Amino acid sequence: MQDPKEILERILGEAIHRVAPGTAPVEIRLDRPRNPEHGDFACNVALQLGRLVKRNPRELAAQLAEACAPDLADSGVFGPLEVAGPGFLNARLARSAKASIVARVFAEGSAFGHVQPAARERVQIEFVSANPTGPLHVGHGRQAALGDALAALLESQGCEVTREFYYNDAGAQIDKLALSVQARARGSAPGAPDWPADAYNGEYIAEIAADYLARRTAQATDGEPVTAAGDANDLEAVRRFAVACLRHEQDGDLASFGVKFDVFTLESSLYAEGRVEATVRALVASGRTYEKDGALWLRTTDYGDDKDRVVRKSDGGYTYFVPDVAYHVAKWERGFRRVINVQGTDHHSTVTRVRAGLQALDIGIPAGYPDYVLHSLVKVMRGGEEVKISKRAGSYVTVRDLIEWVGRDAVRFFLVSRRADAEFVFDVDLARAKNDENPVYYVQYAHARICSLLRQWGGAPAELASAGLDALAHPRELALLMRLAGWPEALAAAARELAPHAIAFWLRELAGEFHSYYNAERILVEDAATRGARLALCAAVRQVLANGLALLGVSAPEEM
RNA sequence: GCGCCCAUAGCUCAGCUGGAUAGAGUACUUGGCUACGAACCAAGGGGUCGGGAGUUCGAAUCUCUCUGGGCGCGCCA
Repeated sequence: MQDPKEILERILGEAIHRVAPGTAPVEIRLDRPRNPEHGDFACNVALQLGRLVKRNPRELAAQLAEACAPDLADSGVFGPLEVAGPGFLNARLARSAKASIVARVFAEGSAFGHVQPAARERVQIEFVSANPTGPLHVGHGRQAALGDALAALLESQGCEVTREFYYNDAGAQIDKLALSVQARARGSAPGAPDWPADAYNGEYIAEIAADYLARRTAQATDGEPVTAAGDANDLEAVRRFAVACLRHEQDGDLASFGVKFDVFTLESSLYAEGRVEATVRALVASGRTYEKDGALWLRTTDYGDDKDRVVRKSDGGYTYFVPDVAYHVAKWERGFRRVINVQGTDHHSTVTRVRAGLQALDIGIPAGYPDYVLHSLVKVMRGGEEVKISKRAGSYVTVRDLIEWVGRDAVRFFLVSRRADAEFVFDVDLARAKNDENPVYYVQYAHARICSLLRQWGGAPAELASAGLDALAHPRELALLMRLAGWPEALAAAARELAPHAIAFWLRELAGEFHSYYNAERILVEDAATRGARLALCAAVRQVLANGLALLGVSAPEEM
């Protein structure tokens, strides 16, 4: 059966054509009104059109309602349009049409809400991308939850997504890491006279140093095993071992968080493959560079940057900006026409810079490439005080801490439940002390409750698929049906806006409507027809809850 | 100083391609388990949508301005 919304859009479009011919096309938007008195769909097109043709919106709405009447009657799914307020047109869907969503949910199952376009767009999402200089902290956790959910959202819309992690393993931060481990291996410690000035002070540095001296072996998921040389004077060996250890640690954190990457790219590989050199040569060849103060500069101001950027420092080394550009050229050459980088807002200045570098190369990359989703950093409260996230001090809340305290599901749901660009406060004590306050349990509980109902009923799912649904008539039941019908739309909107938090809120609303219904009406009643219809509705709700939780990387427990 | 972002209930946050009476959670008050899971539900109080101006039939939403926060402004990454 055709989507009722599309039917209504078509009928309205044709009516506008007859009532106000020759006017500029007006977008027909059908909203789902919050107030049930306003029907199942509301349209403000008469208000928009009224302004264009300088006519009274209410009169126009009345004419449109009349013009639509025969077609709506023929459709068999809509009652006549009602004119309300300043000129809204409200439509009511027939009960049988509402109930048809249940069959669709059963038929499509875990794919309900998903889109299968003819051509699958390839999208690369880069996220987390932590330096291998320490464990993942809560900010990385937000990025992991956000990036993974974003990837799942785009997959639901038919994109072929590559999840990618970029390691900055070649810069000054790594040198600092190596020096820190070396100092520990030589028996120094923070505060000692021979301790390096801005070393990493965390206790994990000492553990790595001990493992290094003990000649242990470390291995990252996609890396070669690195066996420690045990010689504290061999800085290069210390560096390789420390990086392997920390990558291994981060891999473990990500695994326990349920996030999997398809590709790991190492900054050092961009140098090894000559991509950094090639990028510099191409920039020079573009004629957009100049020498000043012994350094090589790029005129990024030609592309909207507020100052030109150094490409090659006077000491001969490159700034981080060069491998960044080289990396994005590689993404482009790998065939990704759409790339989304998930980063903290503290990196927002790199947006203009990287794009400027890509433009300067003049190799056909569009000006808005790549896309960015910037998220604000997480403020962690504990004991009524803010915990400063400081690698230098070596003490901060890690992803692993959070998972231990409140569980993986709660951490993922919570971290993805906020708009990316809004800063938010993670209250550790609250999450830790009373974990049933977390909204994730509310949604999961709805799922578990329905599973329990189905267990007690004991019938086969196939019986529900063929159950008659005429018994569904309560306002709560009809509201639930409409809610389910809105899932594909909600999913598409969240994907379009790159806004996974919308899914978390939507799921909460669905769960809320279900809990209300459950408390108001008995499901397992004597009458077989009523029982079947209600169980079918509940089973459809369960399916959609499961689909939504899966997108967020949160489990849908059958009991809890 | 310049640039980007943010400001909505006591607290944490939705709502922002302009729409009908601004919503949740939490906290607080009150009620509901001798029927399917009380990790739940029902009811109540709680708001100058940071201030001001503008655009319009209509502004939390768009524009300008002010205030208050965050982040960035390096030949660091």
